[in-house]
Amino acid sequence: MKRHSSKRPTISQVAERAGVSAGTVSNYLNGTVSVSPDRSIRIQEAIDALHYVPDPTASSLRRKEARDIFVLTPDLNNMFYTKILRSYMDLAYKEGYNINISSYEYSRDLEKRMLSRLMSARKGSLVVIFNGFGDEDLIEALIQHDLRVILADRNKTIAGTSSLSFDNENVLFDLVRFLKEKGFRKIGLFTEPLLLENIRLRHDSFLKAARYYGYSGDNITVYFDETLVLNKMNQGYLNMRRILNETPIQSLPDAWVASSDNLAIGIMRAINEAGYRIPDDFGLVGFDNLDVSEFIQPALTTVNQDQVYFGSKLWDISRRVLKTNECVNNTIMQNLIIRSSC
Amino acid sequence: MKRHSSKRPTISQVAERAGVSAGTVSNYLNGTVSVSPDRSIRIQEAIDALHYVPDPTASSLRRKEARDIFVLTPDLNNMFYTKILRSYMDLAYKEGYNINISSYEYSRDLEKRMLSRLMSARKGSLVVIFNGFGDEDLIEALIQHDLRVILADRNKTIAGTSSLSFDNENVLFDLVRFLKEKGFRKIGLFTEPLLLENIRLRHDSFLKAARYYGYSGDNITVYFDETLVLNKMNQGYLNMRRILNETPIQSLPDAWVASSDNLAIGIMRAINEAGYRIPDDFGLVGFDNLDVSEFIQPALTTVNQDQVYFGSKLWDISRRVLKTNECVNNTIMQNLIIRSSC
DNA sequence: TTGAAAGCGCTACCAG
DNA sequence: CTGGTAGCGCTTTCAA
Repeated sequence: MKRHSSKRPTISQVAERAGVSAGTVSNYLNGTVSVSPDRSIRIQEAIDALHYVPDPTASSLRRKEARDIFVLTPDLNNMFYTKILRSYMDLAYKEGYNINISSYEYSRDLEKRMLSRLMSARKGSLVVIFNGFGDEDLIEALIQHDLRVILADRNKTIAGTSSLSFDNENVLFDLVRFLKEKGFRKIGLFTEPLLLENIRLRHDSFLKAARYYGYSGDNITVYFDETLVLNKMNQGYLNMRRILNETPIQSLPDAWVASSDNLAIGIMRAINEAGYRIPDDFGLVGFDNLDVSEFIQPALTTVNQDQVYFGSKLWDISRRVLKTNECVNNTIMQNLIIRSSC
Repeated sequence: MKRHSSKRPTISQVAERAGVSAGTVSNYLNGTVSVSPDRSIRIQEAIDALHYVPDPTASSLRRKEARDIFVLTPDLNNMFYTKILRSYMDLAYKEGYNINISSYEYSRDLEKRMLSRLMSARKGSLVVIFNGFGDEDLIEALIQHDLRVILADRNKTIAGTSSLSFDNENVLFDLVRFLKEKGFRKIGLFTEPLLLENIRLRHDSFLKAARYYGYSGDNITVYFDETLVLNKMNQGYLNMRRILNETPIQSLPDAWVASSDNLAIGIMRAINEAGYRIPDDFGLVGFDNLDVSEFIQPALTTVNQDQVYFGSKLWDISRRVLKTNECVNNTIMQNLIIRSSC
């Protein structure tokens, strides 16, 4: 295939054609200082004629700053993150920022490798890290390298970073109170391993709330397993199937709280296949309010996290951090959505 | 918050400290030509001492090429794309490429705006466009600007571009034959509007296959609506609910083929809520084989598109295009996965 | 308001 | 194998 290898025009070619200097073209383009009307016209003509488009690489090099944002998520294949990202990217693109997304698959090694690569980003670039764990040293190194860091959905602050996360305390009190009022005697938390701070916080708050509302001893169960990290739907299914096989039903909780909707969907299948009914035999509550959660049978009661709002709030913080270089820490409330599964 | 504003070290500072020239450091780093062992050691020591990290912007500017890949998808919030991207990005990152993802929300305007922005990308950069429509002029402009373009999941070739898509012809013959053998008398296609070439091809092949297997006249239905683009689950639900309300059941098909699993999930809810049963009253088949499709009740029969394979194949093509600048066009087969909904 | 010129940090060339 | 040097395309002084 032949290729019409048109050299890109440069700013000096535009300048030459317009009969002005490169600096003037630059001023015209960036509005740095005003340019006389007649020259402006000639410059614009030259730009059009040559189809000139500025080279952002050169400009970055010279300005010593770039409009780059790097986003790390644990799992791109999870609508929780993509919903946030969609609303975040919308806003960021509108203001001309570039976004690099990557996914570390809940692997600390992978995450660390990605963070290391970021050391070579231009100073002033913004790094948004969703969740993550065991990476404190690298985050500090990033800050040393003069990058700005925002911790998202993490419920943890590190000096020099900003943060935005969901409130994982109050909502668990709401949730447990709801279970109590519904008359469930034994409640269980079915959760991913407690590596992530927000998950750990959910766990701790669950226990606190359970005790607060009068549950104790055998009436509180916590189940977690290290497989419950990726492929949550399937792993939730497999784990719950095993639980149901191995445990007499009277020693199981009569309401389960799953730490994510994906887990809950897997759990639901296992319960159905074992011949039990939801919510009669087991109540079930999820976390995340995925689109699909309203569509499954029975529709899933869940904790709603407004991802669109999170995304826009995250962008607010990003702007502040980029412009003013200060640190901002914020929390967003969650609310319970009651459907048929509990 | 105070910030330890450590100026980034440059290659010449490393050179000075190691007592060599900048060129030698560059050679050492890039392996362009070999560097004597003693100098290598001194250079490495200097790099470590200064925590030197090369600046990719400067390097790009000088090399006149960048390792940038821009990916446009219609909807990031759809696992079909994220699954492909996960496998694609994995491979790309391993080889040191940067990936920029964006989503045009099935909007032609937005897509065009994004493509226009890409005109300013460095020449030689790769642009991967998923689906898309009405953008032929801009794609040609990109090629004029010396970018490389790959059309993904589109079943269309444009001169100067490469492409990778799923085979949307043979599989529809398999599918319709399956419906025929199952004894369905009237079959219907429930599809997004025919803006996208691959959707149109599915539609055309559906009709061809239907006739081939002896369906005709009233025994073939095609339903589409312009709302069936985003929020497919919910829109599929609303549209099918309306159909069931407005149409006597005996004039409806007894098997529906939905052009995506998300639509099928919405359809399923509408059918259930209307008091009908799947597959007894209606057979239902989807497209995409999403993770969740195996977990819903009844488990969804669907056309499997191997997204992981697509992603790796896409990366193969990307490399070839980047290295050799030739055009490659490929197609990947799909297969039917039979579960309980049909 | 303008043009000339000095770099941003790096790589590629050339002479030795 | 090495050092010196030119220059990628752009922005930003500085003098005029």
